Amino acid sequence: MAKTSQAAGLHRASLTKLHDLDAALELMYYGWRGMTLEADEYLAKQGLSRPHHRILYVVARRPDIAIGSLIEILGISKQALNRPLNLLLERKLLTSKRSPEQHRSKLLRLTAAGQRVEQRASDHERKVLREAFDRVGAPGAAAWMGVMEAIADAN
Amino acid sequence: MAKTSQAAGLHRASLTKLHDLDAALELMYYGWRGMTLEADEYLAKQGLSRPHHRILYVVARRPDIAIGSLIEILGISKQALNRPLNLLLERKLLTSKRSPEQHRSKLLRLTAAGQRVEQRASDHERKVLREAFDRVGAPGAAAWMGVMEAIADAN
DNA sequence: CGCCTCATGTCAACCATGTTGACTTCAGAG
DNA sequence: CTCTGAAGTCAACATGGTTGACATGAGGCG
Repeated sequence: MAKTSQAAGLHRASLTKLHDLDAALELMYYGWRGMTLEADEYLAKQGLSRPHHRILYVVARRPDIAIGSLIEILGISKQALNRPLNLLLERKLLTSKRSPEQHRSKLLRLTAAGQRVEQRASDHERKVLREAFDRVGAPGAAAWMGVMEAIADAN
Repeated sequence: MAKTSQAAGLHRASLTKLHDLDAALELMYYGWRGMTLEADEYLAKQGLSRPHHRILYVVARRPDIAIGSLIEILGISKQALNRPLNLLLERKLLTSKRSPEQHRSKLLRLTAAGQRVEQRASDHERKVLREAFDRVGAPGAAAWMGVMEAIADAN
């Protein structure tokens, strides 16, 4: 047992805090990991990963989205989108069809199977959030959202 | 201008919310991006990236750490650590030396230059957090920490 | 009809970050 | 001198990105 390999857990290392915000900084890191861990495990079991989930997530919330718009939202190149997208089409988690009038673009939509996978993966993430929110109550949750909005819009 | 390429910004896409926690879920995503964006840009200018920063961050808070411990904390394989670590040593941002009595392991330490880079990169991240905390006040910040701890320890 | 444009698709080369597995080297312990 | 533990190194591979170049398919229009 050379490798410690609690692997997934990766206990929040207790490092000396050089600055008062170091704890918050590390919490952001471990928070992201904590939220996505179970979802990633579920996705891996389906032979999928984070990029696939991101596609499913967006298409679920923008049915009939065109590929170009998807590229914009995901912020990756069309070549980078290509492989995961084709996998999802092959697996019939997504369908694409030309729109009736706007024939130039293809419209993406989730199949029932795709909805199921998207929902289960996202559920894992939402479950973590829900439990955390439950622990601190509605005011705490609202405060969290306020801080995260400020951080997200920092740029 | 085929590509929209607000690149770094990647405006928080306004997606239809299918669940009440979707907003929180997306905030975690964009929060992480928001916190790390400027730091990553700074690191890129130095020819470094996130893994290098993680090494520097840990070594800064655990001077004289052995390589094996660093591997454990970072949660990656020794081969994965190898390249970024060697780059940092070549660039003289880190030093390694055998310990006086425990000659088997090498101890890592930041050089003055290494400290500078670590500090500047982390400062970018702390700045984002500080501004967000300032906007919501101490109670909001405390609530945020509480939620993040619950999320981080979900596993 | 022929041509232009736009959205999409595809191919190739490349890079960074990670993985396993196998092997070497160095240094102290016995 | 041999064993062991920490570290270093080499090779093969997977994944998720990048650019650049080029092909295809469908309207728009002169």
